Amino acid sequence: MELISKIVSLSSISSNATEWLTENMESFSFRKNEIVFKEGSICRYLYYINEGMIGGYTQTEDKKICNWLSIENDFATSYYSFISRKASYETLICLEDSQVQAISYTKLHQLYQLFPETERIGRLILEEYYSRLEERLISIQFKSAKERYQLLCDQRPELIKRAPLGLIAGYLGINQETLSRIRAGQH
Amino acid sequence: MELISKIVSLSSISSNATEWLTENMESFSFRKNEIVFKEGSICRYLYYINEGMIGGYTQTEDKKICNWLSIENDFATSYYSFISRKASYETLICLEDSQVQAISYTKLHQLYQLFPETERIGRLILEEYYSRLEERLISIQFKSAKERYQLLCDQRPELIKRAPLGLIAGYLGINQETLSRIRAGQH
DNA sequence: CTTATTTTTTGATTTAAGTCAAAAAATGTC
DNA sequence: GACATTTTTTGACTTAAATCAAAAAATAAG
Repeated sequence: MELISKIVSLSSISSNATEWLTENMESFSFRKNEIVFKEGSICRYLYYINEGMIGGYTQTEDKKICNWLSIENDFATSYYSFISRKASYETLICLEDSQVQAISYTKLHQLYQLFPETERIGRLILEEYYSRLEERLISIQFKSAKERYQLLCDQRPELIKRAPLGLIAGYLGINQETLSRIRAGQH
Repeated sequence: MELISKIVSLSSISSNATEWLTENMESFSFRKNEIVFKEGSICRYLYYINEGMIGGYTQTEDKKICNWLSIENDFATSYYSFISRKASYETLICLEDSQVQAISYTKLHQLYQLFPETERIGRLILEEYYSRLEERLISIQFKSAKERYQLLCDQRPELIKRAPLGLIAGYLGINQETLSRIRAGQH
């Protein structure tokens, strides 16, 4: 799905707004393992994945820990950084060859200014992501590693099929040996 | 601080909008231990605490686990439920005698319709809460119980002073015996 | 002030998940 | 296909935090 269709599905906007958005968004292609955005600076783009998979990870002393994974028809950005205009602690990487659309922070805010009805879009997208984040926090606080894995299998089976084990483990907040054991049914 | 001042500090809105909001918001007083909202139904109010403290907790088989704590000058609601219009899994309770202002979901959306510039407010409030939630998730995934406690002491010292240990423990995702030991310096 | 209730602390023990290390399997490259 | 690299699995062991149980301290109520 295209970004425009996604937006229209959230809230109807004027054709002028649609047109302006079409002219002001960008399209990118990334190869597998390409870095989309590197931690340390402010993440200035909101990406929308048309095809492929993108993940966000944090680099600790000794390893990379995956914070989130998104596939086609989903947004991807370092939300915290994009919103707060603070340096991001996470890197965005392509996990498959990907086609993405992107709108910069500046352009998005121009859109809000020019077409006030689009302000709603920003809120609706964020509401969706807030809900997901809260579900995840609750899951990590109250459920065991095995339960969290099973929940993810139910909710996002496509992700389980396509993402490597190490990244899924990071996303679930467990280490990869533990996830491997869960899969083997040892827990 | 009053809700209106908080809103104006986020984004300027027309005096008509301010007036409408003043007429359409409500004020409540709650005694300590009073239930503000009970889990199971949709949370229809966004509260703003003028004075006091409110917490959200989840009831599991055997105990109550605190999900969040808010004091004066902060919003309080079951965000997930308020946003998604789904039944809430959490109960809101007053932890001190409190003065709150509140706006219903319906009124808030009327506000958005009548004064499109206010749509921005909804987004900005949510952005703030999204950032906090993400920080918390990261903290719970990557930091030890002790580190999380110390972080909370730094970030929200007032909360540490006023909230009972059991609730702070829940908020941090650890159990109260463990928090008591952390405080005693046994870890 | 005295008693009841709630909250916090301390102790002993268990356990889920992490760590370290290495083998096995899968994938990529020439 | 053969070799190198990455990913996944398995094993032995450790550990942070949970659980269970009870005492101590603090707070509320009569």
